[in-house]
Amino acid sequence: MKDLLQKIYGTILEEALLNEIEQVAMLKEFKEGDVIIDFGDYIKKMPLLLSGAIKILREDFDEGELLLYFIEKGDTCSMSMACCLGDTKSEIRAVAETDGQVVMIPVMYMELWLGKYKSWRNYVFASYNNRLKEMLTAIDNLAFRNMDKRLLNYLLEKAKINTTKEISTTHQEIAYDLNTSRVVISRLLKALEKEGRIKLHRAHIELIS
Amino acid sequence: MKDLLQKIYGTILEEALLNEIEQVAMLKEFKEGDVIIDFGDYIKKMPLLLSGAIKILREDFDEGELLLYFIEKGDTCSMSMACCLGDTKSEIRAVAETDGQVVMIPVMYMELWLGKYKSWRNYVFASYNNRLKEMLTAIDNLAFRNMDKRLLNYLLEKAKINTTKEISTTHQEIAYDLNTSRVVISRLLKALEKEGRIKLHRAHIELIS
DNA sequence: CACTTTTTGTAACAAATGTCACATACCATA
DNA sequence: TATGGTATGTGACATTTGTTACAAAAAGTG
Repeated sequence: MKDLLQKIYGTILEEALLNEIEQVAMLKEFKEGDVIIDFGDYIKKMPLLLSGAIKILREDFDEGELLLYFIEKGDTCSMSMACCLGDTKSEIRAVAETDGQVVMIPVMYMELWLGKYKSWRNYVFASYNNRLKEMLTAIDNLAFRNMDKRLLNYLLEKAKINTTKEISTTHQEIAYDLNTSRVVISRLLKALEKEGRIKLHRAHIELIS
Repeated sequence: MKDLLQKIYGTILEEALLNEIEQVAMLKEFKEGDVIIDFGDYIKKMPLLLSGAIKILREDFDEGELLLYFIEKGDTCSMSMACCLGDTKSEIRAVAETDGQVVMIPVMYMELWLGKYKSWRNYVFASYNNRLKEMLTAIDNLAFRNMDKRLLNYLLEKAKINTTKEISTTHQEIAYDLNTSRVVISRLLKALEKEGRIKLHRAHIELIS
């Protein structure tokens, strides 16, 4: 664990802090599809992502769902921090997009370190800021773009996260993430294919760049 | 200024900090309609709202606009903090909803105090969390509700902020805030009136509760 | 291979929102 | 009170998105 921490966080967090982290943190492995945090969970630990990717979803009371953003190695989930510090239930769901590893840090340390380490403060604020920005991007997409643009963005994001041009997912999955219906997605994907931007296969979409 | 600060922030910030604030902060008055922060501005001061209300808008490149949320006395604008700390341009526009007053705190103090005062840290984090929550609410509205619901929420919010059931605004203004067209708003308002939820007058809407 | 399940394609239609055109009402003020 | 600007009302129609229903293709399984 030390090695990974060092490699990913070595440049932004000071040595002494890394040692503390190593002492109190718990390593947790996850597999693609695992629900890491669910809507309504109480969060008592703050996650630092070491490897893999996680998607963050917002859920509506009557079964709607919407992808907010992805987080990658070196990121943390600000929404979790928010819950930790505010001692409230989780407002989001976190689902593993790929296999990966996180270290979990008990809240009391994360608070303690805020006073103790400037690098920690900087990291925490930087994370908040990243998340705010991604929320703004999500809002931009919802407010200003039609579904076809949103779909294309989604595919590009997903390709980036998985570092591949081959996206393995079904139309239904996409529809869940974008909070629309499968038929709509099939229709728009077909249009994108006709434009020559993608190639469709069963449970698998190929991006053409 | 000391009195107002004491009254609004006295319960959450410690005495010593209030004194420091008084020393370095600048009081700024604003009038309804004033653009307090504009898209692309560099922010070098953090605003603490003493009185009045401010609306925070997101803007799209090709002229679209969307109301994100309102802030009231005792609030600060996390988006501004984000800009301060990240030293980036403003991603939002802040427009005075009513007359009011803010104190502006130079960034260097706000950073200094993060290490020095626990109450300041708590306040700053609480603000971030509030803003994240309001962004989530904005996303919920966009993703899960139709325009009629959004419009009704908007009217209720606006009434709450101005502590009145008489809303002074034009259909066009509402259309800007909700990023739609005036015709759509007129149509939906007329429907709300037929349902007996509101009464329409020229440049003025009356909520019936 | 026969059968089932999952995934995709597509038509037909409904509902929500956007757009254009123009009429009418209200207000200010010369 | 005549006039011009601003605000609202409304019909007609386009576009986008949502819904239902059903067929066909692909993959999995005994």
